[in-house]
This record gives sequence, C-alpha cells and structure tokens, in this order.
Amino acid sequence: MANITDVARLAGVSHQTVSRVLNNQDTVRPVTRERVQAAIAELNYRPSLVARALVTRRTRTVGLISTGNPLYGPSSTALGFNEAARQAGYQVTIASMATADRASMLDAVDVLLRQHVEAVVLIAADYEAIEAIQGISLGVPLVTAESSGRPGLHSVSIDQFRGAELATAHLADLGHRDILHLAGPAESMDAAERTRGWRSELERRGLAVREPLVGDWSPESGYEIGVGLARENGFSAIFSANDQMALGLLHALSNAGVRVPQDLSIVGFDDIPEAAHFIPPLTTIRQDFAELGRDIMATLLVVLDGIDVAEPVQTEPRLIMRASTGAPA
Amino acid sequence: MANITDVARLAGVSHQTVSRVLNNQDTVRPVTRERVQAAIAELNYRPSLVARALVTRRTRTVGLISTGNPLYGPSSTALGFNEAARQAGYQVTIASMATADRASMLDAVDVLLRQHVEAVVLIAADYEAIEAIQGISLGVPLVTAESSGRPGLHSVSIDQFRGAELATAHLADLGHRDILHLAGPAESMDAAERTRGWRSELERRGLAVREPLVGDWSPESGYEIGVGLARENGFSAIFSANDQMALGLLHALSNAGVRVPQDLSIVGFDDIPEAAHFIPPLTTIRQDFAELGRDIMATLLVVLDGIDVAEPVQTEPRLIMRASTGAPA
DNA sequence: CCATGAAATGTGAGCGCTCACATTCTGCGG
DNA sequence: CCGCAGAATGTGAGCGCTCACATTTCATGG
Repeated sequence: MANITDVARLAGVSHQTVSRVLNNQDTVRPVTRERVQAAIAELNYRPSLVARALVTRRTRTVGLISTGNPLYGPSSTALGFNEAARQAGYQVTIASMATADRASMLDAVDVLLRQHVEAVVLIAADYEAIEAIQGISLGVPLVTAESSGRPGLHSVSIDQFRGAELATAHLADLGHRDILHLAGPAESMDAAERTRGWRSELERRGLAVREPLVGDWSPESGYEIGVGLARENGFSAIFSANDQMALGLLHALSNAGVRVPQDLSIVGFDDIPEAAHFIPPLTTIRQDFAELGRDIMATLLVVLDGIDVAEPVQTEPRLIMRASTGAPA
Repeated sequence: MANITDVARLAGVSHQTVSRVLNNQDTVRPVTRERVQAAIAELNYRPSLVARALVTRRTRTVGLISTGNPLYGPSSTALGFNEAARQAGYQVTIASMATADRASMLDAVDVLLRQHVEAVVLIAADYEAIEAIQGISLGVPLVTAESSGRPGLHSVSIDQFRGAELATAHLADLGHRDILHLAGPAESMDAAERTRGWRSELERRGLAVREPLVGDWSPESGYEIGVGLARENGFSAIFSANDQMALGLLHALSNAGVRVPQDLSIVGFDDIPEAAHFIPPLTTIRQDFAELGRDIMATLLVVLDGIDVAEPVQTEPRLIMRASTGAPA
C-alpha cells in the first residue's frame, strides 16, 4: 500500500504538496496538481483516514447504538439515519446489543469512544436504554431517537402521543364510544406515549377509558389477546399500538367470525409495508422514518457545532385511512 | 483526553509498561499492573484505537456494503452478521447505498478502504451489485452473501434453489398438478434461484411448467397480479417468491371470493414474522438469517487467516406448513 | 556476599498524515 | 537587470501508540 511519501517521490514534490492536493487547497499550481494526481492514480493511492484522524483528532465517524429486537420502527430509523449521515460525509459505526442493560451499554460506548467517534446516536426503544446511557459520561455529543421527552437529552422523535390521538380521534369521529387499546410492552417508551395519547383523546371527548390490554408488539400476542377478545363485547373499536399486533387481532377475529369493520373497527400504528394488504387493509398511523433519520443527523450537526438544541425535534405522523375502520353498527 | 504518557507519568512507570498492561502481557509485576490500572481508572483513560491501528496496521474493522431497499432478508442478514462480528471482536462500518451501480460501489469501497477495513462483506440482492464489485480490485478479502453461486467469490448463502424445490414439492405432494410461480424481479439473484428451483422440481415430476408471473417483491405487485389471476383458472396452486407478494395475492383473492386453500393453495418464501397471521396463515419457507450472519463471519475469519475457502457455504431452508395450502378440490 | 541469568522495565524510532513555519520560486515595477 | 512581494513549495515536529531492542532489577546458587 502506497503512502503519501511514495506519491510525493513519484510526483517529484514534497509530501506536503501532496497533502495540499488531497485537501483541495488552492495554493498548488495546476501543473503540479496534475502531476500529483497522476502519481496518485498510478500508485492507486488512498490516503489513510487512520493517520489523518490521529493528527486532526477528527474521525468524521459517529457511533450508532441500537438496542433490542430488529423491529420495523428502529431498523427503519437506523437505515434512514445511516443514509443521512453518509450524505453529510460521516461514517457510521454500529454497536448493536441484544439487551439494553448498563453493562452492555458501557461496553458499546467504550468500543465507540476508543474508535474516537465524534458523537453517539442512540436509537432507544426502552426506558432502560435511556437510563443506562444517561448514567454514562460520554465526552462527546449524544443524540437520542426516543419519545419519552425527558429533559437533558438532545432527542428527536416522531410524535407518538399525537399519532395515538389521531388514531383515537378517527375512531371517535366515526361514532365509536367504547374504544379499547392494545398497548405495547411496559418497557417501551413509544408504547407508553401511544397509550397516553389514546387516554388523553378519550378523556378530552368524555369517553370511557378502560384498562388497556398489553401485548409485546408481536403478531402472536395480538392473536392471543384477540382470541380472548372475540368472546367479549361492550366495545366497537380497538386501537392497536402497532400493525403487527393488529394483524394478530385480525387473524383471531376472522377465525371467530367477527367482521372487521362491520362488527369491530381496528386502527394500527406504523404503516408497515404489509398493512395495506391485510384483510381488511389496515387503517393506521404512518411515520416517516427516513425523515426521522435526517432529523437525527441534522440535530447532530447542530450539536457538533457546539450549538445546544434546547427543543426536542418532533415530526408529526399521519393517519392513513383504510378499510379496517368504519362506523359502528 | 488522557493519553498513554499521562497514565505512565501518574503510575510512575514508562509508557511501554502501560502498553503492556493494556495488551495483557504477562511480564508485568502484579504490583506494577495494579498501579497502572489505578492510573487508568483515575484518568478515565481509553487507549486510542486510531493510534494503535496506525502502528499495528490492523483495525479489527470490517466494512459492510448492502444495497437496495431494506427488505426483510437483507436487513435480517445484516443484523445477524453485525452480531456475529461483535462476538468475534470486530467492529462493523456500514456503507449502504440506494443503487448498486458501479459508481456508487466504487464510492462505498473507497470510503471503506480508506478506513482500513480488514475485509469487506457485501450483502448482495442483485446481479448488478456482484458485477460491480467484481470489477473492483479491493486488496482485502471479500465475502459476499449472494445466491447466484458464481465462481471466484467467497460466498455464503441460504440455498434458495432448495427452498423453492421444497415449496414446489409440498404443493405437488398435496396433489397439485398445475403450480404457478409468482417470481421476484429479474435483477434479483434470489428470485432467479427460486424460479430455477420451482422449474426443476416441476420437471423432475413431469408437471407442466408455465411462464412465471413477475412481481417486484412488494405486496402491491402481488395484489395486482392476484387481481388478474382471480379471473383465470387452470391452476390450483401458486408458489410466490416471497411472503409479501403472497400477502398481496391473498388480499386480491379474498376480494374476488377465491378461497385459500380450498380453491387455491399458496406458498410463500421467507417466513416473515407476519406470515403466521396472514388470513389464512401462510405456508412458507423459513430462512435462518442469524445463522447466515454467523456463516458470513465464520467464512470471513477463515479467509482473514489466509486460508482460501473453496466451497461456497450454504445452509438449508425449511418448509413451514400452515393453513394456506391443502389438497386440490 | 557476589556473579549470573531471567524477569521486569525503559528507550527511541516510526506508523502516515497535518500543522506551523521556513524557504524557494515567480512575475512585475523601477 | 535587480529587488520585492506574494505565490508556491518544502521542512520538521508530533498526534498516541507498538515494536525491537537496551537496560535495570531481582532472586538464586556457589
């Protein structure tokens, strides 16, 4: 592997002139520049980012920590962020972890910091992850994608509360008065926000608030709860905290002969690619994860410039109306 | 940020002794070691992997290139690989790209090589990606997750051909004689392998091979093709090249009043988490992406040791029987 | 109590680059 | 044709670490 000195020798200039060409500095004569570029091409030379990082103390790398299972939301966010980072000229090093406990988090952070990442991005699903990282002194900026809205963090999120309000309002507007909620797991921040939004909208309208059912995001949990639900009545609509559980519900209800939306309306959350082709197609809340990824990067760039972002950045989700919701019988 | 000299000074030893402690060398007296470790803790010192990489010429980093859309298969593979790499003590730097053209590929490779990745892993969906990277001289080992089985590559895959055979055989065993195929897009290697497997199994049994229908992996394409299909007859089963398109089919067929599996049996491919709760639950081919990820890393470690892996590594998928398939009427 | 070799520790160079500064070239007016 | 400012290029140090080798320390036997 050729280095800068090899290039310099071949081009008949000093290493510093090569460095100037590499960094697009303008005090190089066109003739010289061309000679250097020819040498670079001939030697198939690639400047070492490692060496550069050592002296400049900048790596143009950010660490991405994502925890837990590869659910649709978090993975889409990670992907969106990765793309945004690339466009901003940053590399991304990932440190995934199965569990968000303090020890794993310390490990992940340690690896990233040794790599001299300039910032850390945490895509946090659970409260645990946030708490774990808040107890760690990083020394570099941290931006989190998390919806709990807790203070002292640069956080970016899609407004889960608002999404749940939209879903619930849609059902209420259709005339439903008893609207159940199938919540996500207790450790999930998004789940809590969605439950809050549902509750708030019901209360605002003076509708009855029942104890939410609780699943674990999986279609299986939706199915199991659906099996129990099919035998009950006293409600005409369900707001499911995600599309996968809604799918499980649809499956159980279909088995039990409960018709959707005639007997029961269902709203999901996420708008996964499959949702438009559930039977019936699922009314749901769409989140723009690509935009979330861009927002994370944008916040990061601001924070890296030393400017403190006071306000958490939030974007609005929107309601996608499909056939799984209708007026009550 | 403290460096090795700071630690050495505080511990009252030379920088080299600190280095020995860091690298767990055994020629350090316990007393000295403890003194050094205390200094490390006190200064919250983290050795710079950048500086270490510069001198050792090893980064313990591998580059991961993945192209195209974030489909279920590739993202699951990426995740599995990432986890396996972490366990093997390697960092992963990602270089995602929207299109797999030669220019983007050169870009991605360039960034990774400047970072001094020790190897590159390509998770390739399309022929284009493979062709693009084959034209690039990397200088580091390359392992690809790709199913075309072309020579000259260290490749790892789940046997798509075999999976398609399993799916087709299942339908044939049930008594179906006219088995259609809804293929994935022409540029996809997996799609081609699945079509080959379907064709081969039909020919082996002397069954009619019709021109496959072609979708683009999306539920929408499955739906559109399903709408047309619902008006035709002369077939009793469809092997869909992925679960999402199968979902679209189910949706269209349900709308048209075609009953699955009574009127038509359907098999998918992938076993996405939703498949068990389609209506009806989808018989499909399950792939173990976590294992694929581990296989990639295992192959990588072998290749990094300078041993050439002659044989492509392949694992077998398996058939998951559910309610969407049954004997023909 | 000293020589001796092994164990423990220290020294200096250098990985490939950029930074700050020094030096050498240009072209131009006098 | 010389001097000079400004442009172009060169020089040497040093980022934080490891490597190869040099030196010191320690325990042991004679």
